[in-house]
Amino acid sequence: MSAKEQREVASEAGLSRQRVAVAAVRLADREGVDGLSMRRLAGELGAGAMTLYRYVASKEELLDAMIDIVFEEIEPVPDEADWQSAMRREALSTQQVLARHRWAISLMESRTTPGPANLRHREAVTACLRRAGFSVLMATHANWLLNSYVYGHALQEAGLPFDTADELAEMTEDVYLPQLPPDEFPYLNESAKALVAAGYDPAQEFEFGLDLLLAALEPLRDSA
Amino acid sequence: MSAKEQREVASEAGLSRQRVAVAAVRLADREGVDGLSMRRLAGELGAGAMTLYRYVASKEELLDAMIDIVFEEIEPVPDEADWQSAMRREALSTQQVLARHRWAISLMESRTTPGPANLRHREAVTACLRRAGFSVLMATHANWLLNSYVYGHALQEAGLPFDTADELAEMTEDVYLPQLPPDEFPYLNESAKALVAAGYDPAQEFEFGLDLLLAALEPLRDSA
DNA sequence: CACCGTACGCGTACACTGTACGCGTACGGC
DNA sequence: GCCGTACGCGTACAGTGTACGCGTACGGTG
Repeated sequence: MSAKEQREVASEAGLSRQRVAVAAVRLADREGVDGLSMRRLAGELGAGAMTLYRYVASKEELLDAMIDIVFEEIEPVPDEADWQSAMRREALSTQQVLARHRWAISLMESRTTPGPANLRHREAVTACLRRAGFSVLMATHANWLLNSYVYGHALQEAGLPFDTADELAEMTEDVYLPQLPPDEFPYLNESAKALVAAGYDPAQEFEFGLDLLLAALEPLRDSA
Repeated sequence: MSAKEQREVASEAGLSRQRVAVAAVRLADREGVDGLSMRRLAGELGAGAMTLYRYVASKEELLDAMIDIVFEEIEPVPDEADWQSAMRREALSTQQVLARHRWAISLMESRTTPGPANLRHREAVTACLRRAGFSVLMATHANWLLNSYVYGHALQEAGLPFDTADELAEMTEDVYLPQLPPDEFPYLNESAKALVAAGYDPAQEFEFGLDLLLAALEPLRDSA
């Protein structure tokens, strides 16, 4: 069997860098990034811990590979005539992917070298903006701004200790409000009560800010 | 000596929760959050590792305290008539603080319980927005949006492997461009070259997006 | 057939982590 | 004199990432 055929067999049955990274993503989804250790991951794969190092140079590199898998899950930028619709879909898809892998956002900071999926994604976004008439500089601004918003939203959402509007209401009543003396925090009290009464759900936040951003960027097309 | 006097002595000479947390912040600034271990921190304070646990229930709690120290460094929201100026200064101050403590942004995700400084800060921002005429819901939207932007910007900035425009130019020429085949990444090539030629510095990004956001929020005052 | 290089899997070991437990000491109050 | 309480810390344990090196299987070459 040639080396190449062996690779193919490996890709059917044995381990591979990709398979290791995919299993790592699944494990992190299930147990959080703190629960991801080389020994546990190896256990899930039915292998010894050191076996993983045949496919991944270090845990850092594994984390890089995991992030790139996450980027692969983002929907390709649609080829729509309207740049706002295209970027809107792209941002929503990114947001959903980051919500699905809540550990990912906390890793983005430390991973400084973008993987191939990340690069392809950036290329597609830049292409969309440039074709819509944004200058190089404006496209960079827009890209940075939209990424900041999407990542920052994911960061805030990941920090919330609840998932639904009901849990929010419950936590607000039972945990937050008792911590907030009304004379020291009048406005937070007002907000908390009003939002609970209105059935506020932070899941709605994303589209509000996104649409505001897209509308604000529109007049900057065709300007320097 | 009464227990209270003892506290005072402790606050002059010995350890305290605050002193431990401050030292932890300094250590994290110097060595990054990965370099922060209880033993190292104790060493810096001339104490044994377990001594720290007299002042901090766990490392998690220490991290919470560190985050709150970071929030304390943010300038109080100025009491200006113009809400945009006030929020602008506040956001800039936050951005600077997060840039000074690059480890902080990666911790925000996992810390779900806001500390007192965080709460005071939120109260002040909410007060500013409400007094400017934003409804409760709009103030919440605006706060969420601005926080998303500030945190997301910090996250992106923390991920950059360079600090100055010169380093960016150098890295782009030596590292990025060689990785980007022009036929696969035409737009990224175009951008990279144009930005280097123009002396692009991502430090400018923050104010661009911030002003765009503030302007876009302005018309939402006095609306539901 | 024998031989060898190479790929793969992994057992062991080391330095390091957070922290549970418990002991020793100093001191204020009874 | 005695005790409770606060404080400092040494030891120990389970768990981490990973360097090192051994065993084994197998394709290619003599």
